[in-house]
Amino acid sequence: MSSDVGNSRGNFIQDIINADVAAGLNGGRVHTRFPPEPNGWLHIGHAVAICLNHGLAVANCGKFNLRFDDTNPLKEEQEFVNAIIADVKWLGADWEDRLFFASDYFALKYNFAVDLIKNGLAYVDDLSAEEIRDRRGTLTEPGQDSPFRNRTIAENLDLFARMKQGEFADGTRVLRAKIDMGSPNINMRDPVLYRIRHAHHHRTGNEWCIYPMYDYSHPIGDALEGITHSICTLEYADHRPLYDWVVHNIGPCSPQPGRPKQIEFGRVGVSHTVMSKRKLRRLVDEGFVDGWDDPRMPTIAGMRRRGYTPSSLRTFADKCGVGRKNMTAELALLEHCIREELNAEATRVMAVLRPLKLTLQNYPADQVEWLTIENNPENPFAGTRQVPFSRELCIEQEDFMEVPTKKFHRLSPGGEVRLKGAYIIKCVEIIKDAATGEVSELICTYDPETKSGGAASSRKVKGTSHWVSAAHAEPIEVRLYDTLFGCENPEAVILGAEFTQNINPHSLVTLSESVVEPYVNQVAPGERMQFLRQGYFILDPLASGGGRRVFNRIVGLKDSFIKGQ
RNA sequence: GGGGGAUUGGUCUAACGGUAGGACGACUGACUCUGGAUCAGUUUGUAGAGGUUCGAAUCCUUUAUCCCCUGCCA
Repeated sequence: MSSDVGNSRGNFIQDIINADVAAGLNGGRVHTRFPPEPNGWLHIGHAVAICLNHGLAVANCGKFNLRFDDTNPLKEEQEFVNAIIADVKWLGADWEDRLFFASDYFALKYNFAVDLIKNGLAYVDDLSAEEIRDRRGTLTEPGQDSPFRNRTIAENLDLFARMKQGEFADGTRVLRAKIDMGSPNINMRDPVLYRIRHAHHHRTGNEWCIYPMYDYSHPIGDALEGITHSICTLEYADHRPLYDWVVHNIGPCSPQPGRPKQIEFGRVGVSHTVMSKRKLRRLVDEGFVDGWDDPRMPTIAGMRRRGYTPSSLRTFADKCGVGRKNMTAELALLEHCIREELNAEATRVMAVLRPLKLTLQNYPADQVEWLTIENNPENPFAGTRQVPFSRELCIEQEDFMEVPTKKFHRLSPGGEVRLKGAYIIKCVEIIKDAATGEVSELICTYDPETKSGGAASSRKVKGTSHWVSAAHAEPIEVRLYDTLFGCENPEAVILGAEFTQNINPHSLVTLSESVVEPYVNQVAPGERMQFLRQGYFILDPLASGGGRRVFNRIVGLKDSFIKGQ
């Protein structure tokens, strides 16, 4: 994975790693992990976290694990496990043979909990959830000890074993850490370690009816796997003392030397979209998009379908950097990353999205020339291709203006334009639809002396238009995607308003009359290319098939003409 | 007088007591058989106030603002 992340400077986590390695901590090892809960789809923010963790491991000759945090059987499903595995793999973060589940360690975690009890560090509490809440205190007031806090070790051991045996109903008892109900940090006020849940787990089935809580489970998973740097988001900073408490009190438990440490970083968001699972779910459930992998969604699956490459996402993650504050990157940065990559690699193809018929009066009716056009001016090694040219052509409707504005460089009555890779033409007549009055066809003449690459081809005209030979035009469907939301921060709404009110009604424009040169016949599903002057497109493998070809616009080209209007 | 975190141009990020730099965006111009790309240039910043120091984005004090925390969620 390409990455600046691992450079010895420029990122506070790498600084910490450098210091740890220099101090000989963990035997000099670096081992990170990505710990998703399989209860939803991954989004661009997760992608950044994956790249961070994996990039740090690679940059420091370390290892990277994928571990599912599946400690809550009520919310987690195998379907999400599969989707997340596919996403992480696609991104290029390689966990090799280290795919783990928090549930892999349920038995070990149980044994550690028994040890905690034996050491007087945990107790079974009979209080209800509500009673526990009432005694937890508030942000400004300390909590009160539970009346069950000082049970004997023997009684705790017995009760905890019976919790495991399934003797008690959900919610009737929990195992709590015995720390400090007076702590100013609420997480340290005797946090719940285990709760009773008679529920089916996607991996352990009905083997367990007690399940560990995140704060207890996560540090143990890290310790067992020999994780050295447990990177998580900012909101867990308050949990770090508890993380350290668990790691300290279970003692070293990995065959490898060292103990994990938690490091928090600011999550990354992107402008013009929403990121919370709840909001993304609403977009799907309420039909604003076609599903979790809709190309307008900021999910990894959506972006993959949209046409983003894994490397463009990795570049984006690198350019975002890492800090200790939550940030929102501009969508423009993301778009820059994919444009930069595709500009260097994508084959240029001529597609006419909204066709306007154009006839060359003085061009032989039965003649077809196969013109040679470069595949990518950025890359001479990309070679050339043959494109058919004939009397009847299609050009872009927007490349003709009956009454041209001052800065318009393309066809207008009596005006000239260069047809890309072909001839300079002149518009001599406009044919309008009798009913609508709209321009339906242009009659032009071509100048045979101006053939591209020819001896007299050096004459200059103001503009160049792309085109497709009508007789050779291949029909395609084009989906022009724009931002799902019209504003930078869709969540910023006045009180009582919904973020969905900021949805951009034009986020998807479908064109079914578009045409493209015959090159399309050799394009494989999933292949990306540039439609000259329009943007970068991908042949959508999911939407295409059965003779139907659907192209998604990944991102448009920058256009200083539109901006100047 | 609860705890934790943060504050560098429009956005992100670097500078670790020694010239505030980079990226993206924006704007100019050049060039162009893609109004793309490329090239050249311009623009905007250390939240405020004190202090320490020869010298402060950096250390200290203080103010302000923003984010997170009272799940048997993660």
